[in-house]
Amino acid sequence: MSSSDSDDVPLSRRKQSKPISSDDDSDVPLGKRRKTNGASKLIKEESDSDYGSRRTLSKASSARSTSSLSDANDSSSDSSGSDVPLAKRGATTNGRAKKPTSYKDESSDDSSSEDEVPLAKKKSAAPKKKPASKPAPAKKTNGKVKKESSPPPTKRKTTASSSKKRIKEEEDDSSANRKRIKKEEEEDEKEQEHQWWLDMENQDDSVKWTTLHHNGVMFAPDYVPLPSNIKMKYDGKPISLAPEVEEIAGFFGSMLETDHARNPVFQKNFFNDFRKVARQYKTQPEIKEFAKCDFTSMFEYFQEQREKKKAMTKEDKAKIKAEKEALKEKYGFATLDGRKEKVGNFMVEPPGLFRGRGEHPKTGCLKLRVLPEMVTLNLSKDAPIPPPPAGHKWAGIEHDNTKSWLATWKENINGSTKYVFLGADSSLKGISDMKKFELARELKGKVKEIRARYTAELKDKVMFTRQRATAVWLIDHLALRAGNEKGQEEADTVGCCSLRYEHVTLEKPNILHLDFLGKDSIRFQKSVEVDDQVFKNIKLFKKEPAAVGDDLFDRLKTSDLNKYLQEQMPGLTAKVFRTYNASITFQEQLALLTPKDGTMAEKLLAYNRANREVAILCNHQRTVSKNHSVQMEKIVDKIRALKYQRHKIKQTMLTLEPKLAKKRPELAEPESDLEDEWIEKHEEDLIEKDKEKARQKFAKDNEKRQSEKEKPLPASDLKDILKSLDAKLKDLVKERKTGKVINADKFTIERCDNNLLKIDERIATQRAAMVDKDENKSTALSTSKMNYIDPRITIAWCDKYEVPFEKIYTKTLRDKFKWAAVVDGSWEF
DNA sequence: GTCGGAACTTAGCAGGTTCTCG
DNA sequence: CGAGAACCTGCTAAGTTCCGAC
Repeated sequence: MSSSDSDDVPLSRRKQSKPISSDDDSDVPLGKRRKTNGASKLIKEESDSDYGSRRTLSKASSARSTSSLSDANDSSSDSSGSDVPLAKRGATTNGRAKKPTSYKDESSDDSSSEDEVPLAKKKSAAPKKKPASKPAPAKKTNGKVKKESSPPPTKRKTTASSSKKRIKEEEDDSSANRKRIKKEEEEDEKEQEHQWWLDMENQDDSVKWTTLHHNGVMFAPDYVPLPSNIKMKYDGKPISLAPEVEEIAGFFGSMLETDHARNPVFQKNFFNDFRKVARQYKTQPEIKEFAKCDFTSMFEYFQEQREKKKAMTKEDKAKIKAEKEALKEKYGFATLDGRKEKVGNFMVEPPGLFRGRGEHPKTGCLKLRVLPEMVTLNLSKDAPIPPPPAGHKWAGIEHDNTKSWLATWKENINGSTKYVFLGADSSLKGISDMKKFELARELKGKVKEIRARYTAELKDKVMFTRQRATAVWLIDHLALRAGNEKGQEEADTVGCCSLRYEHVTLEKPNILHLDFLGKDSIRFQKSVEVDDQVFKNIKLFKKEPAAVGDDLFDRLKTSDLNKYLQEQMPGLTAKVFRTYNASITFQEQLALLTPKDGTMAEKLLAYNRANREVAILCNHQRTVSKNHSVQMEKIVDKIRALKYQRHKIKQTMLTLEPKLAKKRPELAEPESDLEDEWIEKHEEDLIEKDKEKARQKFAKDNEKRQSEKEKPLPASDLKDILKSLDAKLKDLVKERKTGKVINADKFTIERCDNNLLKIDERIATQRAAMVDKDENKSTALSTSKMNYIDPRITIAWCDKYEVPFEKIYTKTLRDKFKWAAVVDGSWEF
């Protein structure tokens, strides 16, 4: 860790580059929300049963909000409460760190960490090394890549550390290694791909391309009727269906065991559409009642097919894969301004049943097959028009270079437009991604002013202005979405501007309880301490309409809000606050949580925690896996087992040296969370497991002997072992009663102490894993990682702490974020 | 200004693949 | 070395924002 010489204290780092944006302190007022404080990190969880109780307490998603409330209560002042979750963490600090010993000294031994990276992944790390052949200039300037300022001349930085790495690698010239490097370089050459991010000055927003070529889209395969013995039943009898009808029945049949298929609205919508089609084809007998339909044989058939697919031979699987590859080769790429770029989703959406989320009124409706006649293509005039499937025509051809879509069609359920775009790793997506983050960074510079203005306006005489200010306050502090109006035919979800009376409640001094369904019908349930004036305002807004169903901000629309924001900064809209707050929170948390001289695992843990803060801020949730509680229970049991071991060790020590009880009272203390009943059962289990093991070993040994034509072991061998285990169990029972360990003299105090240490460590590890797991059960980190956190923060951090970013970003994300790889450890959001 | 539609970003889920642990 | 957890990717639904027609 001697290499840490270059590392400054994370926090101080921020100050250093101040001059660039003079008021970059502007985020301080909010900063309080993120203060987190290292203190919470140190809290040790005492009881492991704690999990159990919390779980019962927190049934819904209330765990978070509960803690948020209590946080808010005892934190002295205006912390805005979004710091909610921070208190909970603790215990985890270094638990996990122990596991992967291989990272231990990443600075001196990169070959080991490098080797962990599969070849394919290396590619993106390679370019880093290349420029090292040039004299590495002091490029540490500060990697600000401002729109106007011209970007650094070289592709990638060379930090001291990475050149060190390189040298080391070159010394090691095993041929395999050389070959590998060569391969990397070849791929690199191939990838001399126009690094648009080095040339962002003269970007004209409106024009997306000069030439655009592609092969059109792929259509869903034609329907293949089921074998004739597979039929849905109606009213108890198998019924023959025209393929067109059967297909729809199959859509439902294949998802029989899902929540969708159990949802009455889904059933109703499906059945309506199904019946309509069945009637067209004059199905006999006429299908009239959903309750009389029986799809089980279809369902079973699909299940079977699934099994078969899984059990396919390697060759068959490879074949299928190759076929897929071929199609991808054809449709999966477009040529934009002469450069090959990936297409995102080149396959038009296949027919099926619409899986609307939440209480979507149209969920279950039949999504029709898209035909070429419905699809319009967009490409340049010089591009050959891809031939539509035989016997078909395209709906139209456009040559609009202000649009980035390659194909579009209208979907029949909601009448919305669907598109085929380029992939996330394409230049077009990359450019807009980078612009998004640059805009958020621009907000960083102006946010102080903006906050000052809306804070003042919280007291404005004009109700509209007041509503607007309050809304912006919420958006800024709670990372709410704008909240457009929604139609009757959609799920009832809201964002900031569409919040209604019933979504907010107020509690005495200044606590705001929010509870509503947001995007994707994900519940937003938080309780936060708010600005006094915000509290007053909401009270006021609630008084006026005073009825469930009324808008909280009855005079405010998202367009008003965005217009207001635009006035203060061009391009500023509500969603920019989400990006800004997510990224800045991440950067701050990361600086706070990263242990300077930690192990790789500790650093990664810090990263994930910072990531989790952001996910919580943005309310990114996922459904708790069905067996989460089972898994938790397992860990609790594991810990108990460890505690039992600890208990036995202590008992041994006291048996060896009873006097120790006075000198070291902790040895005599009973383990928490270990009840006699449990111990009894556990001991029985242990012995039973040993017996089972013995039996298996015996059987295996004999098998081996037989194959080697030796005499089998006598059955009495096994019996003896089993008997001795029975005896051991009896001993344990005795020990339980007397508190004395029978064979204690096989140990020494020293050995016991050693073992104690090890057990303690393992318990700590397990506890940490448990906390981590529980905190993560319903939080999805991926969305914020992919959409909200400026990748340059990550890259800079990786550089600074010598973490290979393969450990953080998957291949897909690395490709998506390749534009960000120009920064070094000094870069700041 | 209001409305609806187009275009693009953000989102969770399902299912496949890889990793990990017993 | 096999089961189950974790992770990853693809899919497509559900948002936001902008813009143009009335």
